[in-house]
Amino acid sequence: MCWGLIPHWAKDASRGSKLINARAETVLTKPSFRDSFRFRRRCLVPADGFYEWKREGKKSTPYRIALPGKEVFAFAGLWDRWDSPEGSVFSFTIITTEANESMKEIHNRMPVILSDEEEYIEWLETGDLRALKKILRPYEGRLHIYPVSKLVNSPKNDMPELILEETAR
DNA sequence: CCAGACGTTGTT
DNA sequence: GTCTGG
DNA sequence: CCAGACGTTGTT
DNA sequence: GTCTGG
Repeated sequence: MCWGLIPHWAKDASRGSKLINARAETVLTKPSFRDSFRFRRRCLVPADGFYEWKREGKKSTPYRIALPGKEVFAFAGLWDRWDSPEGSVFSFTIITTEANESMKEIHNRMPVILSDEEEYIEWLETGDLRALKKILRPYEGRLHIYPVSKLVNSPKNDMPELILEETAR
């Protein structure tokens, strides 16, 4: 299973392997994603956080974003299977949406975050378009946003905890 | 029709 | 596979 | 933007 | 460090 969705119709696996994000706003219409979306090739991509860069002039500072009190959550993903004579390749992509209030401090986009069982099941199982679209909105819970000295450093290196925003909605 | 694209990000 | 642009 | 490469040889 | 590709 590899990150970077390869549409089932792709001529070769390499081209599609660059589709690492899908916009929530257009996922219904883009040829690369819509079948996966409609025909329930939806998936959960487990995560304990993600990184985003804040641009300040010429500098970009990496931040780690986590959900307070949640060791693990999930990104909303789509998958597909690409068949070739040599075998099948399964691949997936992550859906992005506009940033919520907290994330706007950092960046204008963010992954679609699912944080409880109910959402997981609905994302995977529902056939109702309205319900699906509702899921693909900016996360409404709290986020912890930590500056990171260097992204390449392991998270074990002391990571100053600076909570930019903790507003619940 | 038929070849070529099919995606996102941020920046200008 | 299906849509778009020329 | 940001991740990933950052090279040459000889062959087609 | 800097360029390239996506």
